[in-house]
Amino acid sequence: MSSDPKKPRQTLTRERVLDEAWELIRAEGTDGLSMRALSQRLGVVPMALYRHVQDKDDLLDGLLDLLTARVPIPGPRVAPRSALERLARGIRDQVVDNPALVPALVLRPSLTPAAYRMGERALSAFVQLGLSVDDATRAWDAVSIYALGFGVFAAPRRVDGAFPGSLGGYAERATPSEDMLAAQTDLARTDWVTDTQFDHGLAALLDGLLPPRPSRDL
Amino acid sequence: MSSDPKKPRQTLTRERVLDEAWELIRAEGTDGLSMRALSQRLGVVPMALYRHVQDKDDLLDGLLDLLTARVPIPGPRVAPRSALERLARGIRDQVVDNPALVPALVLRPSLTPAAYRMGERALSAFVQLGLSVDDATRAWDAVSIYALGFGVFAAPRRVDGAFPGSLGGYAERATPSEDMLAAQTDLARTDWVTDTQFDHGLAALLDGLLPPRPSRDL
DNA sequence: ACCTGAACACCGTTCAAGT
DNA sequence: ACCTGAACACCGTTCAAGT
Repeated sequence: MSSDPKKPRQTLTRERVLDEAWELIRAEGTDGLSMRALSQRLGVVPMALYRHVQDKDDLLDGLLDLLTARVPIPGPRVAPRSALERLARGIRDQVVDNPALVPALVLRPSLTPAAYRMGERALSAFVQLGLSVDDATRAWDAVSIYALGFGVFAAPRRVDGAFPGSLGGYAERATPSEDMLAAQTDLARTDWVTDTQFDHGLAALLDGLLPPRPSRDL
Repeated sequence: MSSDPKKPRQTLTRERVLDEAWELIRAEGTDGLSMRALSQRLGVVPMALYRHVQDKDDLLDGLLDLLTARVPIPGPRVAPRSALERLARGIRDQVVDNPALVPALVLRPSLTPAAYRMGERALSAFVQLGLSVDDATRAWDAVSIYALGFGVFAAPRRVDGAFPGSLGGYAERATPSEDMLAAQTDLARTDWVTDTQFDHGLAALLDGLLPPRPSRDL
């Protein structure tokens, strides 16, 4: 039974707590992650968790670390503009893929080690493209906030249910103004925030941030 | 006492519930707004609220309506690019000014009547600047998400406390890479997300979205 | 019609105790 | 050192009853 001393499966560790919490919040949504439910899944009494985690906020910070670390960092051979696009996409994808973590994400800064690694990669890309370090920092702030914001508002709003009905109600009650509003409504309902939407805005933002260039594909 | 029949101060109305909830969440933060605490402030038993509000989600939707309606809509005489800038700033300002509503904001779509009015104004501005209705819709999505994202991530993270200490811890533990990281850290600490930061990114985004123009100030 | 009281099924966390 | 049990001070909401 205890053949492998390196894997004491029954002993609680911070890693085991975080992994189980990750599964739980993905499966049951934001409200599904409670200290009590988590402890039960680990076959332990609630208070046992507090040996490995300071409190629930600390637990959520740990989950945000996991999320951040999942954004792939492009290697140094990747062309700078392409690297920036991949980083932005990676950020958005992780947020969209973990909607239950959005409330935690927007409440605490995620300047984790992984976030710093992303920042370094992005800054070097911006510098390669001709920006000063200061301008590069500002540019990355704009791009990362754009990516985070897109992820946050693209992530399914109701984590544990269908698209809410309030939209329909308002759309009917509002006094419309021609087909402009119709186009707006259509986009809002069908593909508010899609890949092409994201790329469109991202390209515009990068074009605006970067110095002008003769040919766009390096 | 009952001299003014138009103002039956003691009778509970949805408006009175929402106004008191607005005060409460601004004063006590996200967790401070509970049905029980709200009812107590109104001098009423908790269940009395459910006559004027379907449940807590409905209450939060009402508060988001109030927030959205506070974004000023520029008049038709305002130059189009300036109107877009004012709308974006107005969105960000309201989010920043109501950090306790951010968790609610990111969990539900805010396509309220006021949001539609904003969309209409923005679309007409984009069209005036030469975009098709479809492109204008996409452009406004990008700009509004940028503004919302900036507000969300600029809003104080800990609503009910000081700036969290995890930042400092990570900054020390991370293996730094020269002054790039230093510049990043400085900006993150001191003025991550300021007015000029916002305007910088917004100008870039608009430049990228709009057709090229000879002179920038119309 | 509008409000109340009591109860249900939950929370996060403290504190003193077990082994 | 690591886990437990019982308790505290909360939640949102249902349901049956009051006036």
